[in-house]
Amino acid sequence: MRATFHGDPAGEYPRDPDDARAAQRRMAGLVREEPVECSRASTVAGLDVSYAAGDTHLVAAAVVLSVPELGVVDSATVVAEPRFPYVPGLFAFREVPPLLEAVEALSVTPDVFVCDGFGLAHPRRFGLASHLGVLLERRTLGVGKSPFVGRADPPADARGSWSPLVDGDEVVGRALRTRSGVRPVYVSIGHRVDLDGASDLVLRLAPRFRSPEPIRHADRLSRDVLASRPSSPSSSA
DNA sequence: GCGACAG
DNA sequence: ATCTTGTCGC
Repeated sequence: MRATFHGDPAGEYPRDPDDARAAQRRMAGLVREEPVECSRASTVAGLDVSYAAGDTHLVAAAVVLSVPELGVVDSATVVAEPRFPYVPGLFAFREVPPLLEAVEALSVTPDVFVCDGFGLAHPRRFGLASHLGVLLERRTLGVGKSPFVGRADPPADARGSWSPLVDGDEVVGRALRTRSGVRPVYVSIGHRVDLDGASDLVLRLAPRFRSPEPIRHADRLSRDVLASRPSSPSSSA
């Protein structure tokens, strides 16, 4: 599929943290929430990035799965060099460029993109999932493994139980139990989805393990490619 | 000012 | 995220 933007539609790619935060404040207003039936998605893409020690290079992966079969129907990987350092809250500026390239390399356009990180559950309400959603103008949601902003009471032990993730006076996401007896994952809206639909989809995508299958596939693929290419950045499908 | 801080 | 073996437990 084809992406329309490669960076902040309002200007140059951020050169430092202050620029990046300003860009997030501008773009945050572009996020939309839509009350859709995410669970009716027939194809979902999982996105993830793996890094080489020393930050010499990275591998971004996009894997498309059919729903509800959860079979792999397409995938793409991109090897590149980090353009931005890791700074909590500015995570997207590290991963968005290579992820957009990986998404463009797909031959299938998925109905929803599942990102490894957050969307609205972010200091400026513009985490990775929202950032990608706005640039691609596609439905996205974020699934984090540890809370970033806000706090949530532990959900009941049964799979499917959840509790709201609250930051100040806002509900920015929810802690969702995808497996009983295992720590919950944190779901938040990326773009053009609603929290109920996003949570419902995540539960369908994680029938057995804590993390959604699309993300597990993207994680494994990016890790495998990283291991097979010890150095020299380039791209491949 | 201090601590915390997605991957 | 990554550096890293075995080990305890279901």
